[in-house]
Amino acid sequence: MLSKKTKYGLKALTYLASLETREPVQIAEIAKHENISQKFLESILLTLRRNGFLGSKKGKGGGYYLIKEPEDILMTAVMRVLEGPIAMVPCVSLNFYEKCADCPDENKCSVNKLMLQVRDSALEVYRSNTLADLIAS
Amino acid sequence: MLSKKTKYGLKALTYLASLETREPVQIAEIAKHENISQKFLESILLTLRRNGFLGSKKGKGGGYYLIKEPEDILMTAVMRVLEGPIAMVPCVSLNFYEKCADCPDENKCSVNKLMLQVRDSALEVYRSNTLADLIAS
DNA sequence: TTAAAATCTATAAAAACTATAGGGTAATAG
DNA sequence: CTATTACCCTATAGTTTTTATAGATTTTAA
Repeated sequence: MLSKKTKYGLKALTYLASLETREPVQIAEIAKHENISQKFLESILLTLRRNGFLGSKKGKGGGYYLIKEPEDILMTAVMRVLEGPIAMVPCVSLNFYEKCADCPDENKCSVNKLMLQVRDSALEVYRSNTLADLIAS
Repeated sequence: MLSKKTKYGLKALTYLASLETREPVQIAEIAKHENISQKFLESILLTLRRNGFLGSKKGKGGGYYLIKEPEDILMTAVMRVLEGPIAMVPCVSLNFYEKCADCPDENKCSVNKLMLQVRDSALEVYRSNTLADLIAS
């Protein structure tokens, strides 16, 4: 299951990208427009800022804004930041690899074999979608 | 993340499929061979039986055994029983569809658009893999 | 027929994760 | 200086996952 964190984060990014302007947009406005719990969204936007997707401005007239062009924001990057590993199992993860404690040999593991394919196919999708691709009605 | 339930279930099925015989195999043997908590495995095997993948025999000489040929067991079916929906979001699920409460229009939803592609690519993988495909070393 | 070997059932507890809320701090514009 | 708004920390309720406990039931073999 996709976490709401990821879902909300994607929606927020899409909303910001859909706007003409790149002026700061208040959390409250995003939350209201996308039906998101404002406090929760707050923490999501923060991690998006910390990971180089958004800029922010404090005080009156402050808010969040896209720091890159939508065409340059790949879903692989967004997903890794919001949802974590793309692989469903650590032993097939590119960026978060970890050996399974119980599995003596990955090359003979059926789970490994299947999840490797799933990872590759998901990666293919995420790699071929930018934020811009998700906006077009 | 793939749940351990699914992981263990897959390993158990693979182990049974890898054996020459289709005689009953005790839970204890499967658990030991695959490094799985026996009691947990017990409940997993039970749901696999209830869903038509395994047969069982009680009493001395009892155990679990494959009820179909490995070539006839599709990963789509296994995953749906063990892991649940293949889609990461209910609004793109074929078998477990549900409308998002917050989303006014699915056709304009960026999450929907992305997750639809992810579902399709995962489905493609699961459809083209049978239990037999996961055994071959 | 009895005892042993298994599966079956139910429950619950521990752990981990998810989603949300509250309240205070810091920066900024006017 | 004051209002506004992002930032940051903490807590908590709820859910899901995983494992453990305890026993009931069925089957087989001797």
